[in-house]
Amino acid sequence: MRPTVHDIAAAAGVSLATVDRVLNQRPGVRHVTREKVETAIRDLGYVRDVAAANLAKGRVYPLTFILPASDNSFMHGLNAEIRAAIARSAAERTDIRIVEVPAFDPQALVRELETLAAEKPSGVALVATDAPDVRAAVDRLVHDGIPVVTLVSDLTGSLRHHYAGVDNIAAGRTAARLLGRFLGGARGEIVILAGSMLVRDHRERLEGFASVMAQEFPALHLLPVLEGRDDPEVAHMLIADALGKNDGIIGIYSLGAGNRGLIRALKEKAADRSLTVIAHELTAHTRAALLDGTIDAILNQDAGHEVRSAIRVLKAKADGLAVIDAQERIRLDIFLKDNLP
Amino acid sequence: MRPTVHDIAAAAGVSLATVDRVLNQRPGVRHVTREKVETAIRDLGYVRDVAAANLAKGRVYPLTFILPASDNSFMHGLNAEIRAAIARSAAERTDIRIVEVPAFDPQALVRELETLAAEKPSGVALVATDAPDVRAAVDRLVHDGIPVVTLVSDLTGSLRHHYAGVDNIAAGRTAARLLGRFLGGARGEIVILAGSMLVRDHRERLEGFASVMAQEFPALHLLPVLEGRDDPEVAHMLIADALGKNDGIIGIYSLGAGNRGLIRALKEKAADRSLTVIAHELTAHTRAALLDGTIDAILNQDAGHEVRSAIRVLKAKADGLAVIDAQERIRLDIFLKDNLP
DNA sequence: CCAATTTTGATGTACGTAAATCAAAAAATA
DNA sequence: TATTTTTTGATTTACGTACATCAAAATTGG
Repeated sequence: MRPTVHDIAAAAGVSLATVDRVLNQRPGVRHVTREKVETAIRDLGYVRDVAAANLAKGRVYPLTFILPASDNSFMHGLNAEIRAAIARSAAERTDIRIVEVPAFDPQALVRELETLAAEKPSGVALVATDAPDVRAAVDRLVHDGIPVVTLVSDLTGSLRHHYAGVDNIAAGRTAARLLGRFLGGARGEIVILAGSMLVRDHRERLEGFASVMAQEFPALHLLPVLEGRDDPEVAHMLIADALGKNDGIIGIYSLGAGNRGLIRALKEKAADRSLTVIAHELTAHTRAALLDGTIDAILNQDAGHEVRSAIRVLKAKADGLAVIDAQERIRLDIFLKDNLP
Repeated sequence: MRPTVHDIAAAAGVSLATVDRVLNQRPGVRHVTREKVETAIRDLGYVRDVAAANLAKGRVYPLTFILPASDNSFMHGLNAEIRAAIARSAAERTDIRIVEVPAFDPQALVRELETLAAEKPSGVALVATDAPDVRAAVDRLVHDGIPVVTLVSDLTGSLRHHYAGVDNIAAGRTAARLLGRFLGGARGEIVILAGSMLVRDHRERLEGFASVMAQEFPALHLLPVLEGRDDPEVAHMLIADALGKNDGIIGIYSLGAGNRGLIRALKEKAADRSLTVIAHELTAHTRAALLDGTIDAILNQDAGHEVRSAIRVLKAKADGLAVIDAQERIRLDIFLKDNLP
């Protein structure tokens, strides 16, 4: 049987009340007594029964998710996963709130983070826009003792406790190798379609992609990056235009959202050409395109995993507990038409 | 606030004791009264607080994992993950036991399952050997009300509650497409190295592989399957031999364990040749081979995820609770040298 | 209608922890 | 030493559920 507070009290030769004072850092314990108790805790290997403690405290974990108000499939999916987590709130003792802020707007995000600092939730998860002010606001939250995890897009250099998202440099590198190998030594031009170079995840994917391309596939020439702002209409226009005026194009890497437009352009302009296409994010549209051969591979991050992971980590940090690192690592999923879920 | 037993008692107009009798299916409740209570439960949307219930019951979940006594990296890894779960037992209220049975021996497995039926654990996870007797023994356990999940290798047609492993047909298909695309239209012969055609997961991988190859890559010719019994020595011998006497070989698919031997053979016999190689299971050996270019892609199943998933599912089934399907889906990981964890 | 039986209620204890109160003991200060 | 202050102990209630016991009520059988 694992030891209880009673066992510690007995072992340390103090009363239950004193053990409680030590465990919950309440005042009124002499230094020597506190040490006796802490020694007993260590000797017996006591770990607080979190379930019992939460029961006694009637504890709930108020968590806030801050998302950009973007109208694309990926963000919709992320939203849905958070709502699914909200549906599980009772069993998980969470009280989750979703806050939407304008996309690509650091100041709006900072304002929201400052509001949050006053509310003192048990934890905050945010899709970070990469800006110094945001970093500072996050650091302030952390200094106030509020656990923070970044979601989907990281904020390196900040004090955030954890990042629940994929390694985007690795994602870009993987895309490059897949594309390069699939093209099997052919010579030609590659179109890169991004959302915006203002968001870190897109910059990192591009960086990884370009680096492997340069090193390992010199026969493939990268055209200047197209920025589609994660918007299907813009993406359609850009891709249709590029395919129209350059028939040296043999591959496309779409590293952002808005693939609906890309797919439409491909069907219109390249039904006859044998393009190799790699895109990010598995949605109803990209899935269909993968199955019909319009897209050759999809790189994906599992939004459900990211949300569940963020919640687990925030709860653990709030309680000062350890997490299982391997469980919280968000993998880069690679889907071909054969291994779709 | 979520409703408690007290709320149900009040709503149904009965005493707490009666609610308890209904909830824990104790005798001595008239049919009409039972219905009143059940209606109140439904109306209020009551769900039992599992944490509080477990606390009151002092419940632990005795779980048994049955593994084949195979000496390969994958099984060692699986073992290690279970031991890691054992280390978390206190917090998770589990009491996990590992039982090893001789590999490829259905009768030994059946005997173990029969022993287990008497012990009445809260749940059983097993790496299934595919045989009618095993199926029958599993079905008996399930009939006795013991939750059963298959691990790594499934037992279709049995009554097992869940399968914690990858879709091996999809894995084989994926391997075929990767190999086919990487070879980019070249013509040549493909070596398939399996462990044994007696285990279902290997048969399924082969089936998926052969089917995509036949359909989509007719220029590639599959040589007769080599059975290495998941043994590095045997694998080495078989591959060295094949490469020695057939220089039409341009690709290898290793769908079982024992890749240490495969890698050694490749370094000895094919350092100069440009073979494309796809293997299963990420281990220290295959990882190194992927990084140095000996292997081109590794398909992997995350043993840690499988073990944690099996435990979650067994606990949920023991309590009659729902699981989050997406969370329990074991994905096929595809690793190139760029996205290694 | 009475007795036997079944059903229901009332109540208490337990699980491991949190949190509060009040009294007692010990230490620090005057 | 007397007094104040700090530290410690003892005890109680609570969280939501499980489980047991005994008494009271309702139902059933004869």
